Amino acid sequence: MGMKPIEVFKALSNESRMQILEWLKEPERHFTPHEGIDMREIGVCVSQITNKLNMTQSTASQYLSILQRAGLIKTKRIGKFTYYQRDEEAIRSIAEYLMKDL
Amino acid sequence: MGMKPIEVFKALSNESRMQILEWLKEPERHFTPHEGIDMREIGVCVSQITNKLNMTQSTASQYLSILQRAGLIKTKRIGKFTYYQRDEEAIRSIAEYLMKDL
DNA sequence: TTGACGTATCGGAAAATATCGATATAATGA
DNA sequence: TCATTATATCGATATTTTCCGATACGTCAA
Repeated sequence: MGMKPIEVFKALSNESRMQILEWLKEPERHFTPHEGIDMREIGVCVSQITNKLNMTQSTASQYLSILQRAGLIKTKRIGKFTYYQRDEEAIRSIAEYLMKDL
Repeated sequence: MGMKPIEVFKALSNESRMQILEWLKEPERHFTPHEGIDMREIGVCVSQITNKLNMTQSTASQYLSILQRAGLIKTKRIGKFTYYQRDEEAIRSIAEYLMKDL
């Protein structure tokens, strides 16, 4: 894992952020398609997440940024939209750390 | 395993608590024996941890209690001493669960 | 008993986090 | 260019966490 474990644990210490991570596991199950984007390939944009989250856009954006800094999700900007998706590889290596080092 | 993942993550979101968990992995490496107790079998008592932690006894005791509620360590009272040790089985099953869930 | 010691818990101050509304920035299209 | 839309960031406040000192609780030995 390339980042500090503590930061990962902090990112995961919040119901809403866990929720987001959960939703992003199966995006097509939790979000309606957007601009013909393949959610599984590209990700889900901030406003879609904001809608489901029942919190402000400001909060959603900040949470996504925290998850990203922890290395759990990655981002792709297309036009005026920012798409977020899980970084499965990073998540796997974090889980590995949990198994080995914890 | 009956604990909430969030509570585990919260317990792990603190340097000192991570430190304690780390020390308890190899107690004989980090603590001097105490009252002829087998640290690997029985555990390490609160004052030993307090000493290394550079924090008050109050804080050490609280942190141990948080780790215990998260299911990461277990406790054994012998006389006036309380010994704490890692609950390796629980930790393994927590790590497994988190690995699947994450 | 009482006293001393190890630990747990209570109450609070300070630091960190959660979360908002307002605003800044960036991209688009008219 | 300007107006609109999506996102990011700033500043503020409410809530939670950190960590302490004081004190209560439990156990042992005299």
